[in-house]
Amino acid sequence: MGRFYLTTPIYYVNDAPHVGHAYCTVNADALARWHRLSGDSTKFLTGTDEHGQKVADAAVKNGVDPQTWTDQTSRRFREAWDALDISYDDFIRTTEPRHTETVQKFLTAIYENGYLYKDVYSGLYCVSCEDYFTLEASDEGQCPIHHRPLTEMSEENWFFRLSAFEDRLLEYYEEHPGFVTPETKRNEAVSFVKGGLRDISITRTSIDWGIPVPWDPGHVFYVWYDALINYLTAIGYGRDDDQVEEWWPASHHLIGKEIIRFHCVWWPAMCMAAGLDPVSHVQVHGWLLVGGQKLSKTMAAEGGVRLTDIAPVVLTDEFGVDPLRYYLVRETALGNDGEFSHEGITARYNTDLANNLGNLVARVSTVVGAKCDAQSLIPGRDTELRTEAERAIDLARRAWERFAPSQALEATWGLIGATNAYLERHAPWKMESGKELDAVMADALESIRLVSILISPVMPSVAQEIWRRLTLEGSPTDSPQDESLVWGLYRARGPLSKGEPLFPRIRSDE
RNA sequence: GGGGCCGUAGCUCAGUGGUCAGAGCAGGGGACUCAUAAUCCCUGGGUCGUGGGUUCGAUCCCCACCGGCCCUACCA
Repeated sequence: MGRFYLTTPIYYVNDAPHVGHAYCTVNADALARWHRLSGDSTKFLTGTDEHGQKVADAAVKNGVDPQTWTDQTSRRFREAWDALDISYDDFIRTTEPRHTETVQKFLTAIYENGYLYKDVYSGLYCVSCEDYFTLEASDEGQCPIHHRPLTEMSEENWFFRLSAFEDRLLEYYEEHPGFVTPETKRNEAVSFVKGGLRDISITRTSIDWGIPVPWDPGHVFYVWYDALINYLTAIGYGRDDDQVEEWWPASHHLIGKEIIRFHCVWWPAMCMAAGLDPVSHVQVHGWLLVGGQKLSKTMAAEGGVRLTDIAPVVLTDEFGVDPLRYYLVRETALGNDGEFSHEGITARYNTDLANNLGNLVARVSTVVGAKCDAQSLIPGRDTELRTEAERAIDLARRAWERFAPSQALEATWGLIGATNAYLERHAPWKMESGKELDAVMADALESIRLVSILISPVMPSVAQEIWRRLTLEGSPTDSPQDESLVWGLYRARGPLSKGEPLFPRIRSDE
């Protein structure tokens, strides 16, 4: 039994929660649930990022103060996650006092270690981006994104000596080959460091919606610099050091590929500067694409897919919570991009859920209910399905351990398929009632019991419902998986009945 | 401009320096009838983006190009 500390990024409150956020959060939730099921002491953290100029502006526009504004917008994320059955242990907001305290302690440590210095930051500013570019980063003096002329501006800032960490970061990568997975993403981070690091400006004087710099009033920390530290806030850095000892650095961040730089370069350097070991593992995931394009507000503005059409709640209304969770976890391997489409989710629903899993439960329930004696339903010791089950369990366990939840599901569906095939071979519907029939069906029931445990991190409600239909007591997650994912434990507590279809087929004939 | 990723069957995606390159779905044929017209078995189909190079041999390594995309100081 180990410890498992897993985080999602904290989401920027100005966004409305959409499928992209849900993709990351649901996958993280499944991982957290698997580790709880494995008996690990688990802490699963998500939250919202609430500082910065854009938030302050949005508050003004809506006629409220920033805190009131973020209270409202942060709540949308919490509601979305509750609706998706996300089992977060902590929901952090960067406007909480505990975060201010940790950020100030952490950055003071960096300051005292000599990695911060004050300088005038002058650069080329793009009004549209609200951001600075260096001459090299610009397109011959034009904004590379908006293709508009950049204007020269300057501001006095505190700088973080990121450039001092090139060698140490490369060394860290060298010594911790599993620091960033998958490997292609690790290579990206390494080549970025090898390309040379500049110091970064980490404070602003032009805005005040942020965390004050304790040793220099009038400055607030730049949002990204404050946001990353949330991972430490939640485990009590600077407030409860024993807790930090427990959870850090053996921790995992699940992030999207666009923020590799912050998590795999800035963040470990910040930790080193503060005298703390960097997080041990960053798992990078790709994006869900719609028609080959990233899910973004820009697309909505351009008349592409409207984000509101693919808000999580729209999909849960149509498909249900667990089927959406299944799709988000199953469809693409973490680390790769994947295509998101209505046709795709419908196909997954009908084939994997309705035809394979739902129908299996239905056909077994019917035969058992009609022809079997509950008391003699005891799985065989050495039977063909046992081999299949043990193989699937082994594959699934290893997949979860390497952050490959989609493969864990793939292995599980291998067992579902094997069970359907097994039924075809034995054709229990042709058999007379008796011991032989009971033996065949007990193996099928045992297989379904194991499936319900295997799917529980992804479809907790469905797993519970299957468990109930099998007449089992409690829930599939009551025992650690190394005790429950063992062939032969099924015992019926009474007669089985068929029940309504778990996943009514979806017709798309209009 | 600089850095990086991707381009494999109709579709969505796996995959490896070397026996006939894989899965699911879709398509075709058959079986079965317990089941949500579900299930099971068999099956067709790919110049592994293009052009070079390294190699005894490359889809997988290197280079160029074409196409798609990302990062370049606050969109998972």
